[in-house]
Amino acid sequence: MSNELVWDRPEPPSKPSPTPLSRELIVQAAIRLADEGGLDEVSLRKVAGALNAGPMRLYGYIETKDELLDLMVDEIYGEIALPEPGTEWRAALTRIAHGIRAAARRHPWFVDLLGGRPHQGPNSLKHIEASLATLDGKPEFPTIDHVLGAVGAVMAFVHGAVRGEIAEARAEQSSGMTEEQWQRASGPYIERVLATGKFPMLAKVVYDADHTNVGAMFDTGLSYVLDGIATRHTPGSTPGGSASAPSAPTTAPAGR
Amino acid sequence: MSNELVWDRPEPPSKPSPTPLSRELIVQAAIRLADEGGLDEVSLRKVAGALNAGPMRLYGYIETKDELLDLMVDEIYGEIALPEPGTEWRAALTRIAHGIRAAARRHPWFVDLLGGRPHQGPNSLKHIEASLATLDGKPEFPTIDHVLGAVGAVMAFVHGAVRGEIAEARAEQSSGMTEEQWQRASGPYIERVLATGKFPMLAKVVYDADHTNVGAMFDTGLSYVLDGIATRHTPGSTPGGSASAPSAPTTAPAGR
DNA sequence: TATTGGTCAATACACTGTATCGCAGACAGA
DNA sequence: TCTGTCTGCGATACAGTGTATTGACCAATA
Repeated sequence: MSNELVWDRPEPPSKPSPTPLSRELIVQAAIRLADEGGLDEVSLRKVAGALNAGPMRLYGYIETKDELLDLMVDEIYGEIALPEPGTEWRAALTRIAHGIRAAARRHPWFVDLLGGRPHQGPNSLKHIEASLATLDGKPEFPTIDHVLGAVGAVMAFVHGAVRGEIAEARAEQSSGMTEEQWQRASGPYIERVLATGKFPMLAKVVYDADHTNVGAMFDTGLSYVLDGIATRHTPGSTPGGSASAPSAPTTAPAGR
Repeated sequence: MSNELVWDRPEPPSKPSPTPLSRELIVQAAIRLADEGGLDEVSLRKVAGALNAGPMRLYGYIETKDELLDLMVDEIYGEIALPEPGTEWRAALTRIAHGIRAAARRHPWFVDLLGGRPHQGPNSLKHIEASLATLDGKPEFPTIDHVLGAVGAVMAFVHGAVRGEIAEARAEQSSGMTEEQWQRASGPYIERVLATGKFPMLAKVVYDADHTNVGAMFDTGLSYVLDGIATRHTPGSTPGGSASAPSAPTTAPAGR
């Protein structure tokens, strides 16, 4: 509503106060709390408490709690290494994807905020810029729309995959020991459901599938996306089965 | 912690109470509130109020608020039409993807819950089962791991894409009129940032890219994923550039 | 020296999810 | 019909949340 973002406002000068404070310190304290106990542990009172300050003190540096969350997200984006310019595009996008995944594993709360609202902090912008620059100038991606479509697809996959992976890991370890299958984790309910025989595919997944290397699944999915982009934009290749142009896209109604 | 899920427990018999209540009624009231005002509007007090009941009344049908959210998610999964068995797999997956997207547009709060925790309700399970069955028996997907990899990739993309799309739409309309570009929406901040010239790709995206049809972007991304799956599993095709097997996957450390 | 302006802690408010408690009414047995 | 017990529900209560307001202090300015 107020069109001013956090990054618009200067920090207040650090007066000689009981403990000198800064946006950076606040964000770091918040991140530490979130790393230890999840996003629930990030309350303004607790963050302030970790800095030996009253809750209201933070409002000198932050206008709302959501701003703090935005700052946290941006800080994490800053941690993600970007590929050097000139890297081949598949390798570059792969590197970025792995960077996001690694960051999410270090800071599981990251996925709760990822994609929840647009990220407009400086590090986020740098990140997006670098991702887009990855495809700039390549003959396979003549227009900005081609670039955006490809990068957008990769990012959508990465966000979804990482979110799902973290969610599953969290659910597993929240329900007791880290069993190697979520059947054990979610208790007899799933077993009973599977015993009805109405979910043969799910049963196969639970009992027969290989649950050991989630990382490999991530890489497989990423390869799918990258392959799809490559074959689509490699001149002379007409890939895909019958439904290359999806039938009856749900786009027409309520388009916006 | 308590290994009993909602779907484990029977509903209490509907006694002749002030207003007869049921899990179904509660969930529907909650969904109505969420549709109108977002997830913030779903508090136990408000849901109960919408049913002319005290907040504590709900605890006869629900053990915790998270359970209510799970029930809401499962209800939406129930709304999503599934392809008839026998549909060609690309068409089937496309149909499911569009179904999820359409549901998310009807119920924007759906994306806030999507993938946040494993969905184990009956409708969710039916949904996953059907998605997996889509690829069952096809020679291109000999093992359950092939099936799971492909379906997982599609779902990851769909979740990420839909989430991003809804988030952007929400951000746009929350900051005043629905401008056609988010530059206007997020105010002068972005313009000033772009004016620095340090983000040429972003500037191109904002000023030159086609922001009118998000549906087309979704379909494009989806095609990428499907194409990737198809070419990967079409015997005799060795697609992709140099980084077909991603280098130095970040999987090795902290594997779990 | 008097005044002003800004920083910060304390208080307060509306709201959240949920534990506890006591009541009212339904039903079982005598 | 009377009496117990049992159950479902409302009221109350509690700890916690984000944030608006207030008032005190303290530095710099007039």
